[in-house]
Amino acid sequence: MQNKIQEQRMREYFIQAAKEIIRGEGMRAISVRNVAEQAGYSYATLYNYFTNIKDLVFECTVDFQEECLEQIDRDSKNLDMGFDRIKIRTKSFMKYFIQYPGIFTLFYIENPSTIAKKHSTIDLINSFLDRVNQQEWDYFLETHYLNEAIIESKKAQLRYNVIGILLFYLNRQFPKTYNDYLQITDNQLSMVLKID
Amino acid sequence: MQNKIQEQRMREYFIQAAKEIIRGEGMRAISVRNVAEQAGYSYATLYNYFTNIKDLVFECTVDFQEECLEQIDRDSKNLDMGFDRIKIRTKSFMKYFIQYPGIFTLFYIENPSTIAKKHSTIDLINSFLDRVNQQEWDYFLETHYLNEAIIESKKAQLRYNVIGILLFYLNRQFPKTYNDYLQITDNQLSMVLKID
DNA sequence: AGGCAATATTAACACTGTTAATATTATGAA
DNA sequence: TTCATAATATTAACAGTGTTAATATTGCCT
Repeated sequence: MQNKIQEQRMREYFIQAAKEIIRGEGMRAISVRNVAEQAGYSYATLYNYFTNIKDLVFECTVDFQEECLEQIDRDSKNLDMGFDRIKIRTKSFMKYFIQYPGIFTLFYIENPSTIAKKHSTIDLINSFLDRVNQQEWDYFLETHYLNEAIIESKKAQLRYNVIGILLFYLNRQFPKTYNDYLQITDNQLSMVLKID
Repeated sequence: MQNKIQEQRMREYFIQAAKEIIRGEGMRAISVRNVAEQAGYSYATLYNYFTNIKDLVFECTVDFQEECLEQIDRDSKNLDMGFDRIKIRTKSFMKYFIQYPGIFTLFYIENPSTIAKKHSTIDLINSFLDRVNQQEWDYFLETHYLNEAIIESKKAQLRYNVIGILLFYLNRQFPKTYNDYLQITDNQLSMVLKID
C-alpha cells in the first residue's frame, strides 16, 4: 500500500464486485472467494485492502445511498413542498429496497463486524431516510407550519414505520401480495403525514 | 421414530438446549454441534428429529411467545381497558426483547430455511403483537369507541413502529443510550395511541 | 541484469451444515 | 437366554465459510 491511487483503485474493484453480487444475488451470495473471483483476484488479495469482508460490504452502502437518492430525486422532481412530496419521496425510497432486497438486508439486517468500528457508516444508514426528507422538514420549520418537537416526532414515526413495513414484507413475507403491501404503505404514510 | 412419546421427548431436549443458547449467548452461538452438545448428544443425532437447524430454532418461538405473554400479563394485571393498557402491554412486549436480544433476532431478523415450509410459525410471529393487544382492540370495537378501519390502521401502525424501534436499537445501536430509547418509545406510543 | 520491496497466490486452520457409513442399543422370537 | 433384526446414535467425510502464514510472482530502481 505504497501508491495511494493504485490502492484506492484496487479497493474500488472489490467494492464494485461486491455491489454487483449484492444487487443481483443478495447478501447470501456474498463470500470472500465469491467477491474476489468477481473482481478477478484471489481471495486472500482482498485482505491486502480490507480488514475483513464485513468492512468491505459496508463500504458499498455509500454508493447505494447515492444511487437511491438519485432515483428519489428523479421520482419527485417538479413537486411542490409539502406532505405529498414527502410521501412520494418515501415511497420511492421504499421502492428502491423492493427492487434490491439484498441492499435492504445490508442496510438494516446485517450486523457490522465490530460495534464501535466504522460507526460513521452505520450513522449514515440510520439517518438516511431522515436526510431524504430533510428539505421538507426544514421547510415546515421555516414556514412555522409545524414546530420542532412535532417534526422530530413525525420524522421518527416515519423512520420506524417505513423500515418496519419493509422488514415484514421483505423478511417475513407479510403481507403476502405486493398489492396488499402497497395499500398498507399508503395507509400508513397517510396516517403519519397529516396534521392532527 | 417409532415411539411418538420418546420422539417428542428427544425433540424437547434439543429445543430446550437451543432455547438456553439463544437466551444466553444469542443466535450467533447457535450451531448444530453447539446445540447437540448442550443437549448431551452427538451433532448428527439432531437430524433424526429435525430436518435442519433452522427448523429447530423456529420451533423455539412458540415457547418464547408463551413466556413473553406471561410477562406481559404480569406487567398489566389489574389495569383498566384503554389506550394506557395497550401502552403498558406493548412496553412489556418490547422489554422482553431488550432482555433477550437473541430472541428478537430469531423472531424478526433470522430467515427461515424455506419460504413455504412452516408458514404457520412465521404467521404466529407476524401476528404476535396484534394478538398481545387483541382484547383491547376488540373492546374498542364493541364499545364503538373506534371503528374497524381505524383499529386496523392503528394496529398496523403499532406493529411496524414497535418492531422498527427495536430493530434500530438492537441491531443498529440507535439511539445510543437506553434512556433515549425509552423516551423515543414513549413518544412514539403516545402518537399512535391517541384519538385524532 | 540483479536485487529488493510490493503485491498476489496457494496452503492451511478452525469453523459451519449436512449426509453416508458405521457402531451401538433396544426389541422380539426361538 | 440367545440371536437376529430393527431402531437409534456416532464417527467420518464433504463442501462450504472467514482468516492468516508461508510462498510465489511481479514491478521498480540501481
